[in-house]
Amino acid sequence: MQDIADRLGISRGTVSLVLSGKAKEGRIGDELQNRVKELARELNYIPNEIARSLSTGVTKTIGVIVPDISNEFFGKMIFFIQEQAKYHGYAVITINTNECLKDFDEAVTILMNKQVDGIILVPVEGGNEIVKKIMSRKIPLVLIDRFYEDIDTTYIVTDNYDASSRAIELILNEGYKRNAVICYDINLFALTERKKGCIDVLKKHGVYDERLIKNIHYDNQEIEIEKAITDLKNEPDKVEAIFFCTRRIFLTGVKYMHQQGIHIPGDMRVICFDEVDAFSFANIPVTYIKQPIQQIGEKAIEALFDQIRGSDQAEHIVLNSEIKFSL
Amino acid sequence: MQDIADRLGISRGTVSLVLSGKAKEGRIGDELQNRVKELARELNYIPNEIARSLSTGVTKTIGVIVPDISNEFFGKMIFFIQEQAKYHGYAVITINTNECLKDFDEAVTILMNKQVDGIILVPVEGGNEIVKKIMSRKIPLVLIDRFYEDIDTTYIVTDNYDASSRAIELILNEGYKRNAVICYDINLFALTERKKGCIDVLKKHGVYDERLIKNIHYDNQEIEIEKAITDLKNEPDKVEAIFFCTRRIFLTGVKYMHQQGIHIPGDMRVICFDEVDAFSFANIPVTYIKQPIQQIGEKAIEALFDQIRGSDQAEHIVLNSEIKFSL
DNA sequence: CTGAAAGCGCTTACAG
DNA sequence: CTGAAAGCGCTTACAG
Repeated sequence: MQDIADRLGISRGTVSLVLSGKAKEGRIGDELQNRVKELARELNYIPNEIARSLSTGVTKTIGVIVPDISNEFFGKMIFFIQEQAKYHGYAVITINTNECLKDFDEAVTILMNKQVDGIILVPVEGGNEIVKKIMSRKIPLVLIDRFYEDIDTTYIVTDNYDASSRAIELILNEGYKRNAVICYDINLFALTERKKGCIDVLKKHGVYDERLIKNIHYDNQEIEIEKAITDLKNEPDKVEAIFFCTRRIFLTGVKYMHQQGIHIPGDMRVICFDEVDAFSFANIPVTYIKQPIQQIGEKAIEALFDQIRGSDQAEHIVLNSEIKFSL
Repeated sequence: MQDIADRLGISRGTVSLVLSGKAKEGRIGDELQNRVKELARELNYIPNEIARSLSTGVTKTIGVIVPDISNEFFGKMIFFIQEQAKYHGYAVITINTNECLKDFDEAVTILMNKQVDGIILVPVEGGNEIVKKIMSRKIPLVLIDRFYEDIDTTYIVTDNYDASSRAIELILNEGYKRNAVICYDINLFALTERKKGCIDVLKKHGVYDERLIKNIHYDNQEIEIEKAITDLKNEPDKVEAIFFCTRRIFLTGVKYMHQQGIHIPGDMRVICFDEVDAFSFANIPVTYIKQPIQQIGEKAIEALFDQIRGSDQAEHIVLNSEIKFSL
């Protein structure tokens, strides 16, 4: 920039005005503007956004924290978030938590140190204080997929309870009475709601059996899911259907069922919370719940920009999911 | 920082030394160090990395450019890249190109403006000049998945030609002679190598028929893939197997085959380049090529850090894939 | 062992 | 219409 100014015999300030598109405010002549732009191009001038950020206090960068970006569900969500962010001139830094509190804490610290203009995050169990820390800094914040009941943040979630209830209801109507639920043992809104939605409907129909509700530790999931399925298979009173609370549990579970020769749907009907890309090529019948992933991403960005623009209203958005059938 | 210095009656420089862990070099007393750290904690001091970056010229951020982060293959790769980067204290900004040159160019500009310390990217067709621009700035750079033959960059790829050859060879040995290939019409190393690997083996065995090689335009892929399959189905001389050059083509194709009642493997054997998470729950037999995704990600980071540390040797790394069977 | 000062590359009132 | 100057929050020789 100094270089350009020197060569043109003008001041750095003037160059800055032209290059940042504020030429009008500075009332700088068209001819001069062109000479500056021309020279900038010739010199392959690359503006240093770090310097600009330091000066303006704006980084044009947002942070996104998810459990695991390689998970199809979050991968797609981040794709939509990134495309929207790009459209608005923002870059996105993503960090994975692996559902681990320490990673979550570090992710938040990194993003705050980097002075991001806002954060979209999937909270981790027990991260309440960390989220409060962000809020105390007045950093624009949107929670997605889950939220903490004791903190009033903006959040975008789906109708977990209701969608699960409807799916189970459907299965019951098909005649499947003894239905099991396999879910993580994590105390987070989205998951507890799904479980609750199932249980309440089963109770309402008088077919609830608490032994058929299996809780899985995230860290040891493969083994525990397999054990759960073995247990269910060996139930004296035959289990007819399994509701898998997440796509990952579903994939692990069905893989194991194949290995064990448990036929779907002959031996067991299956329900999956979330869509799997590959339903399309598997020829097994699956009833599944399709969350509006694109909408979640876009609403999240929208709500975040509302805050970046100055709004301090906490918005609570609940989107509806669809129940679908794979065949 | 000024605040801390004032309260303790010392200079900003001293605080900086303590907080950035350079206390020893500055030979600052233990007791003073503790007081500084203590106060920083009390005040919830958050270092401004933007300021630090401007001063040091290092952002501790790397950029990653991929076609589409919601694609399982790139999603997993980025996961491993991010975990490694995190471990080394780096954050990562990811941007999608959607295989579009304009997006690719913009992505590179954004990353350069943000002064990232290095870039890992999946090149887009025709982006040669853009990559040269990065190199002329001496920004550490690693290409993954593909590379340009006319530019000497560091790259990490897999043995596309060889893996495809081996897979087709396997199928031929199983007795399937009339084999088709469906591939994108994109002139990029990874894809052309896959196609070439298939064709050369088919020729070697004297069963090559150019009408069975179908080229798909990326932008109109769904329709063209369906048309290709219809064409293959209607071949007078029965086609026995289809080699899908990417997982996305595979998913679209097999979905359509189901719709059309084409039975796998009764009517048609299928081969897929890349693994799909959900092979595990689909009970159709698929021969597939598994690229070492984690290794690609980790090698990429490693090669990038080599350059960040000053190396200017272009490394060319080719990793081996495995041929696997889904059942 | 510690402080004062310059500098990183921009932006933005302010004065003319 | 344009320039000189201060400032963003750090780091880092340098002097003492």
